[in-house]
Amino acid sequence: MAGKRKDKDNSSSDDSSSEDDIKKKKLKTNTPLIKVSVTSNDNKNKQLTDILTELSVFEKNKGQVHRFTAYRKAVLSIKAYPHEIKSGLEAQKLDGVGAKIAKKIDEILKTGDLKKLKSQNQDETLTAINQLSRVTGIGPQKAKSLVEEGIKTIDDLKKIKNTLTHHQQIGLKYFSEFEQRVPRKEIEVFEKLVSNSLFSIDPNIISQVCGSYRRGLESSGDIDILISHPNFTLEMKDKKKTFNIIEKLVESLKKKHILIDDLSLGPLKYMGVCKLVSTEISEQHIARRIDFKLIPYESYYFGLLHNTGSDEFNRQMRGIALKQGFTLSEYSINKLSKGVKNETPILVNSEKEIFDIIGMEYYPPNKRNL
DNA sequence: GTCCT
DNA sequence: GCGTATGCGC
DNA sequence: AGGACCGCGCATACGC
Repeated sequence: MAGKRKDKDNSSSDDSSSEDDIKKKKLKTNTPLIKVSVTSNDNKNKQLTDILTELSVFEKNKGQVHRFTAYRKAVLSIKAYPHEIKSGLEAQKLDGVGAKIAKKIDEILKTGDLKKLKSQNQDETLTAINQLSRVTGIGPQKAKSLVEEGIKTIDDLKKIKNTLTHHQQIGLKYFSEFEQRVPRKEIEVFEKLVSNSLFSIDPNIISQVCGSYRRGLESSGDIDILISHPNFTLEMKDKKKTFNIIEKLVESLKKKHILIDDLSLGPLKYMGVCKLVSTEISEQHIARRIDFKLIPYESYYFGLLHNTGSDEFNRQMRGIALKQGFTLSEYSINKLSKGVKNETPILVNSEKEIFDIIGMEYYPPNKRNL
């Protein structure tokens, strides 16, 4: 019930002791890639992380994205911390936990609750905004203006459906379905259907389901598929209109009744809605969110790496790249000479080569669940 | 809100 | 009508 | 004290 998407799992990290020098040696989320594979030790501080997560949602819907990510970072750190937190001071040693959150933690530990959260929960405007923002296509701005017009619930939205954008209408139509996670088994079926369509369009097309599915998790928030072709290169990108793989794919899948609605459709990115056709009366499927991205061939493995995540893994890997004198992005890796990035692109033919370049041990996707 | 400079 | 800004999602 | 915190594709709103 947190945000609209994203899946997260836990990991663990080191710990140090001394209570005083909080300032200097935080538990750097830089080091943990050394021992990363622990995938789910149970969170001993669920009460804390639940409350902080609620606060993060309020911040996001107030339009404070950076505060949102700050809270989220703190939550990740705490989830990775293998002990029961007994004081704010103890928590403040974790990366992303500063004085303000430490203070909140003390209050939670002492009273079992947080006044700030309580008052926000009693604020009708804020809770209404949170509610409306659960519809995809409705963000903080739209939610705010709706509430100002007196639209406060999902039911209210249905009454004024015609004034919503197409994206928002689809979000409303599948409101509850989009909050359900997609079982791995189901994604496997979509994967086959999509590959078949792609192969019949052009056998040289390559594709891969990314996200938490690729990391091996048993369920995902949505389905995220990367597509490329040896002839679709960076210099071709300008002529992208003529390279209409996505258009053809969407057309093909609609013919098979796999795609049932669109959110957006361009030459490089598609966002839409898919559903398995139920052949047996026994099994009824529900609508799922699916995205396709067409990536230039030279960028394919960078795109794969980036879109496989997790977000936290990416953050840490980019950090390591930086230490080795490279900037790593979704599209490329570049050597930086005296702080400036050298524009000559480095070509790779696998994800592993990217790890090699920055002198990092290879992490297969299922070890990237940070 | 937290970290870095 | 057309170029640009903004909201949104990821 | 003050800025960075990813930035880009698509749909729509806005301004001329």
